[in-house]
Amino acid sequence: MSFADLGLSDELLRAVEAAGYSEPTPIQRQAIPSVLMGKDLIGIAQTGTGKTAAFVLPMIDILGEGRTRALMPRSLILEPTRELAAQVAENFEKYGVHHKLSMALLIGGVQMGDQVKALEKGVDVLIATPGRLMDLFGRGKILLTGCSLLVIDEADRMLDMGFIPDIEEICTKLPKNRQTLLFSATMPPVIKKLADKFLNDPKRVEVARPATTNTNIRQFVVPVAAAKKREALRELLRAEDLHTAIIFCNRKTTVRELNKSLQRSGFASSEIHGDMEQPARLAELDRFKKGDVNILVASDVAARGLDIKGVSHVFNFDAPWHPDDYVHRIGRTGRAGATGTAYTLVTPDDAENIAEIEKLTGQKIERIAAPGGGSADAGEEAPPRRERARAEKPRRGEKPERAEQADKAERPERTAKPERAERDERPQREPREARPPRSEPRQERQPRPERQRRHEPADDGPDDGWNGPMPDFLNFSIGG
DNA sequence: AAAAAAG
Repeated sequence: MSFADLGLSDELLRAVEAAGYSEPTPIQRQAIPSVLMGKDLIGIAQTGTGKTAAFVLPMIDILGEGRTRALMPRSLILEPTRELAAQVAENFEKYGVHHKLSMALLIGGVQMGDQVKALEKGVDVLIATPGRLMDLFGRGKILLTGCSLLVIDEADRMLDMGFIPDIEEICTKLPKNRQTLLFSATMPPVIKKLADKFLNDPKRVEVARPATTNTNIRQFVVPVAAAKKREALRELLRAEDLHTAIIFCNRKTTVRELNKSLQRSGFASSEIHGDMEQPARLAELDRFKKGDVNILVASDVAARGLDIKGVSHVFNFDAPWHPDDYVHRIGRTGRAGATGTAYTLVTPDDAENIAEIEKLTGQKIERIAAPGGGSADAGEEAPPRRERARAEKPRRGEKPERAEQADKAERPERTAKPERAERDERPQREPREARPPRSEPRQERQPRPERQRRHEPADDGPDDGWNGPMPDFLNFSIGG
């Protein structure tokens, strides 16, 4: 089965081929023909599944049919975050190179001027976050009566963010007679109701939730004392064959501090979170995508939907509070058939969160020791890490492993530093390890982890989530 | 408890 079998135009097929895709994903196979026929659609899927192209491709052909310059926008795509909206816009540009379609990206955090200008010229596609769209609508800058095609993307996240009333209001401003596509990773009752209300006899397309069934992602939990988190993370970053990594933190302040700390330790990292100016957010993301840095420290603004090629690792510096977020975070790796690795640092306080995650995914996540010995649950005597990593024994009252372990068992032993036969096969960029910031002169060709490590205690700010009195065994590393 | 989205 190829893209040509789906009924797309030749121009579009050329663009798809130029983008390097030859075979449609399951959701694309199922969705594209029915969207082209003008049917409503409910797609249960996340972005890693090729969901975006599943609506962008047929939309381009539908809009390309009636090629009069639109005075009113003819279609609207709603996205929960600005980054996602920008990403969809990029997709339109990539696949629409042979079509003369115009679009406007309506997101907050940037000047309205250009957006208004684009609207005045007339556009075929609006790609918007709800806030800015409503704002512009309120100012009388947009007429939505010509929007006969609506896409509601990431509906469950819209729900999380409290956008459903906005979505409902926006829907009432669109013509009744229209085609509506709704995508969501999950189908909570509210979303179901929304679909019943605004969709007409939709085709339902469902693909497996990536993180719950995606065996491409090797997942590990690393028990660590709260005060040792940064150290453990650095050890992991050095021990792993890192291509690019996203490190998630629960708080924006943690994102900032951790990024600074990593940079001081010589890692090529940058950060993204919602307190940054929008242009900076996009710029940092771009630097990461282009490979100027290979580590991105992020808040949950980057947890969902972002599609960045070749992310080899996800680290949860903080265990996410909400189990859904875990699924989304680790879904940034192991995309499009690639393999990925996800490590979650877990302090004794986080034990409950991990239990929630395991309940949600129905998978037991393997515990391993932090490579540098900065590991271990407080108070518990830890066996030497080699053995501990090898020992497959369930810990902390876990239930015995289940049948699905069989397929994992084929993999090489899982330690924090997997001895990977495929290491040499890794193509493209050479793994970028800890390296000095560009502006500084390089002292040495070879990284010297041991030496760096000795300097690090000074790098560590007072945070580390440790506010109480220091146990004696830690005092050496805190300023004295 | 946090983050996100309109300023």
